[in-house]
Amino acid sequence: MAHDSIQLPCDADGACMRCKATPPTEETLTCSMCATPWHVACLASPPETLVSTLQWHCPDCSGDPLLSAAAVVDGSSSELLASIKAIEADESLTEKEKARKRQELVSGRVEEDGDTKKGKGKEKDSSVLDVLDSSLNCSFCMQLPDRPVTTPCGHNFCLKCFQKWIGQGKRTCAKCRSTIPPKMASQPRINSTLVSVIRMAKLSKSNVAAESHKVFHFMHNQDRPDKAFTTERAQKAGKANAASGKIFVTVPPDHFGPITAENDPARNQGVLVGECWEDRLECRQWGAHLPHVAGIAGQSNYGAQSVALSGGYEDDEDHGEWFLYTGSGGRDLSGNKRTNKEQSFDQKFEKMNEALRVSCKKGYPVRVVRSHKEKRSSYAPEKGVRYDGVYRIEKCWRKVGIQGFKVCRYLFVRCDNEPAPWTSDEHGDRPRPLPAILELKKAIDISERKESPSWDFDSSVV
DNA sequence: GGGCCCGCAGGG
DNA sequence: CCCTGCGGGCCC
Repeated sequence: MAHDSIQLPCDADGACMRCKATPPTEETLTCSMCATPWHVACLASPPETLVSTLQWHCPDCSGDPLLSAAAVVDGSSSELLASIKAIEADESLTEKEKARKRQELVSGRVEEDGDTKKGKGKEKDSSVLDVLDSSLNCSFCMQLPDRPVTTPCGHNFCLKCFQKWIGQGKRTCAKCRSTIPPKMASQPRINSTLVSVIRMAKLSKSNVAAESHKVFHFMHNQDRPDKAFTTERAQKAGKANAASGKIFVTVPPDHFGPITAENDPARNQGVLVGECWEDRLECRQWGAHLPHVAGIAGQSNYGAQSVALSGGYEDDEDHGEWFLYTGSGGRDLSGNKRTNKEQSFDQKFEKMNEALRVSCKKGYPVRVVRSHKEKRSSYAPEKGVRYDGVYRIEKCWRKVGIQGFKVCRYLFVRCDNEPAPWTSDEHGDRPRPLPAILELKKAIDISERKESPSWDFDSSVV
């Protein structure tokens, strides 16, 4: 039974779209994330306490907490990560051996063949996740940390849990009571090394548990021609209906982050920031952004690998080092339409939009390409498509777009170690400093209010 | 320049 | 399988 299958908010006139009544304000609840009013009586599970009412997330936005704006991410590497990468790259090892070596590395000990397990006989596989569980867990929620931050004393917390702690005025480590430096309290940085380690460890667990369980199949198109080509079926001329040519890089389609030299057998240099291609098909061949038409590459239960900026959404803003991006969907693509600029229904955090939200939550890096079609941006290439490096999604939310329907919104902030492609042109000859988070919040506040009076930024920030 | 249409690629 | 998708060429 699905008695709660249909959950609808109030419409623009304040009428509940479910019972059609127009409830007085005191009988509505406003989502703290998307600022949409909902009729309390029609909610499947209304909040029970005052506090939960104040921080209430509507059915569209709930599922998990959204992220407060914060935290520029540190891009430093570590020996541990380098070692794991070395194992990954070792062609003499099987997947199983790689998994074992990763485990040994992270656990700091060598597994013996038989039983090294601490009694209890729960599961006999001692996976690296178990080790992570005991040593790296967030001391607040006792889970592997989301968007982990690490104190100087070496303890890890979810960004959100940490900020909550700081928000309560605490300035000592919740685990060992060491002092937390003011800088970290005011601007915690996501430990991107730990993000990678946790992700690899999870991969390793799935390798051990289900060896041949390939979540995402690899495209076997290494044998295709060097350039995009026209198939028998695609009888129209040119690249309009072309199929992709060979993929030159060896990263799997679900690879996050930069494409490095070891995955570039053709040139042995990797995909460099600033690299340009003729069009999206050629861009695809170098793995920077695989979809031919779609703007987001990702999987809703996994994360997003890349996005393309092409000026397709008018509310988007491009500031180079950071930009506001709109999710996909909400458009009527029936018939033969592929791109229809008109919104005709709300976007939700599902499919590709959810993939971006996962990347936001986990702190995964997202590759960004810009297209010459991004006419309203001074950061767009003159022609073709350009790889602009790696960004992180600092925040995501929903708002009513300029066309009157809800859209998913994302704040991307550049976090690449290489200078951006535009640093030597009219934008100045040195990298622009990352804007302070407060400045960003202000900028978004202004722009989102300007476009959508119903959007209340302040109440959306936890 | 804008509308229109097409097949491909991939998620689900 | 079906549906979606910030391409791209052509026709007017």
